[in-house]
Amino acid sequence: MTLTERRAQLLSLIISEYVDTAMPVGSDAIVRRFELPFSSATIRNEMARLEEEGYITHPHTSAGRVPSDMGYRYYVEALMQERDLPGEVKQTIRHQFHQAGREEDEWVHLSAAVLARAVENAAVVTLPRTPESHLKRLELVGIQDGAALLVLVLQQARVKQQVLIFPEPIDQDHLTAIANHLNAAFRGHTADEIRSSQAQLTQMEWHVANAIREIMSASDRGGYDEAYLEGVRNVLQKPEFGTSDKMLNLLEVLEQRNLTKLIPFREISADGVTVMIGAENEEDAMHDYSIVISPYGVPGGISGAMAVVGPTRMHYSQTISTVRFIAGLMSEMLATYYDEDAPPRE
Amino acid sequence: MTLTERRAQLLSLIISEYVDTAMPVGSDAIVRRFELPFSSATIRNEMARLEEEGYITHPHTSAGRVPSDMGYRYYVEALMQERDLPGEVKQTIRHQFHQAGREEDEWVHLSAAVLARAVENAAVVTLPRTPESHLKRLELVGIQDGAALLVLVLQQARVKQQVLIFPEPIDQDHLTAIANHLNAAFRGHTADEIRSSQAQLTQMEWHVANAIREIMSASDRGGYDEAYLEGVRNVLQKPEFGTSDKMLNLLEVLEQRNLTKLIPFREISADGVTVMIGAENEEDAMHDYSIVISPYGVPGGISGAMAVVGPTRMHYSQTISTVRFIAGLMSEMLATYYDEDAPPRE
DNA sequence: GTTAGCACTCGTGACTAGAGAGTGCTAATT
DNA sequence: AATTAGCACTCTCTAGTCACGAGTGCTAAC
Repeated sequence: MTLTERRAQLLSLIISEYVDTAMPVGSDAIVRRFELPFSSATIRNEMARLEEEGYITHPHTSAGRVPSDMGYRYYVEALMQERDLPGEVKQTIRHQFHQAGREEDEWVHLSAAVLARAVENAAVVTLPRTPESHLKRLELVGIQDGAALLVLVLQQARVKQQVLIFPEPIDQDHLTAIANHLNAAFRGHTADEIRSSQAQLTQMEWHVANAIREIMSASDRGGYDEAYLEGVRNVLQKPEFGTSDKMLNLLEVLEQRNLTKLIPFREISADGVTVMIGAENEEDAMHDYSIVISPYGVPGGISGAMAVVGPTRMHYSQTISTVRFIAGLMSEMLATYYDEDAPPRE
Repeated sequence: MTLTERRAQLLSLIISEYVDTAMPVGSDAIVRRFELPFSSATIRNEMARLEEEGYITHPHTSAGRVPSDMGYRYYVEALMQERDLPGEVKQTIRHQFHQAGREEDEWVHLSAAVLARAVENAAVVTLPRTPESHLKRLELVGIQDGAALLVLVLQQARVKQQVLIFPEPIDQDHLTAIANHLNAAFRGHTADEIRSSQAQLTQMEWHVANAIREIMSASDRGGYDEAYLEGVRNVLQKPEFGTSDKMLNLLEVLEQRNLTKLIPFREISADGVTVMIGAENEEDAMHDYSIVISPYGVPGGISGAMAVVGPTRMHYSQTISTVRFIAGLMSEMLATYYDEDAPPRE
């Protein structure tokens, strides 16, 4: 079903007004505010139709109108025009990004903070994951008798570490020998390949290889599970959280950090921005919130996702542009540093 | 000035009652609650004296009494008896700890979460720092032409990484040669020693050495600056945050993450638990909160600090015991894995 | 199709009165 | 001298009332 031109216009005005003020908008208010060439009575009639069709609702009889999820959806699909971000905003964001160091975690954390600030809502950014881990190099460094630090370098500059305990004392020369042998045997291999490898290994080497396999599997399984959340306070400041129990509700939902349950990072389209409005979210706890998600990363290679979370009453157009822009920036940065060819096999 | 036996008892009761109920305690209420062998009038007289001396105050004329910072201080110093934690609580905490992986960050994060849960307040745990970084080993792994991943292993199983960009393409053999040379030259050295080293370095090697020095210096400077904060919601749930603006205040203070400004990690006594009550805190923003801090780690070696933050109305005795216990656990774990001798120099 | 007019509905904020909890003081009791 | 009973007083909190205003829906006229 499509709306008449005028009703579409009206819906657009209602949304824009409501997004700004957070108060139900009345027929009179909107006529005065936008100097419409109709009387409030006409608008009332049109509003009644819009409500009938489900685009807006009524908190109670004598209150103004509030957009419904369906109203927002129609707005996002058909009415809203996505404008490019103003140059100075882009410039500011770029500038903030340049404060990042060179560690991947830092980028991700920073991008969440920058995104949250830019859209004045909460932002979640997952660590990027690679399709499948390949071992580039490993290193064993003795810590004390019977303990060593295992350092793995995976492709695309991922570093993993773990302390290993050996059943008996072992010196650095022995450790180095093990590392050399395993480097030769497993270079460029995946966790699966290490498991099914036919290489001849000593007891000690087998112990290490086992640890390697586990770390790599965990890394492959993990991926999206780690994420940075920033800007919760932005959301909490919004007028919809007048009472403190509502604030606690949201905190409860978010603090358990099951972010990846709340936000369907996996189900988003491969590129472009996806918007989930209110009850469109799978999770009940998110029914009063909207989520704007975008993947980022290198096509076919390392990739992650970022999302903005806020009340359904949000500036969709601006939020979408900002997410798109920052996801683009992150992709660029990843590409610059990690643009590897297929994993080496020699 | 020391209190009469009875007034001390009374103060103790007032505090225990107020800590439980969060409501100003009146003379009548306390007589009934604890079945005191005096009338409420007597208690009123004693309360008046306690107030004169500054141990308790009055929110308004016709309200009950509330402990002042000074009252809590006296309680902590003289009245409170620190009991050992019940065995089953210790067991629970130990159990939670065993879920940790072997990465240091993970331990620290987990300990903050466990502590926060145990004391039902917010907890902050800093990453442990070592007195001064010594290089154990470095590794250079090529990522693409002109870029390599530099991995540093410092003493006590600290691993640092950074992507290095070279002005010209460079192959893995060359990288390995550089790494070997620098390993030989700098093994066991500190940042300062690397700076003033007389070793003969090529242009490329110098480039890498420079990066190493910077990473190590940053690590030495850093230390306490990184910390995990957990359990903010515990604090926010307390009845003193009835209005949402108070919640926002606290969030504002905490979210800027200048935790190390708010919490004087550096000024605490070398061992044992320190308590800062209300206005005793340097930071104005912390004047309504108390902080219970303890260092953890290996004497003279790797060490960090952990703190509990909550309203001045807190269970001091239980909180202190818990902090002491968890700091002890962390110290044990660090000792087990990182009990190295003096840094190697060969 | 549009508009003016009007009765009706609710939420909001201001005000008030009364209950309840607590204090501080005084005078009587132990 | 310490304790207690009694009492007037203070202050907060809650529920109730009321008027206001923003908004609606409907009808009849333009």
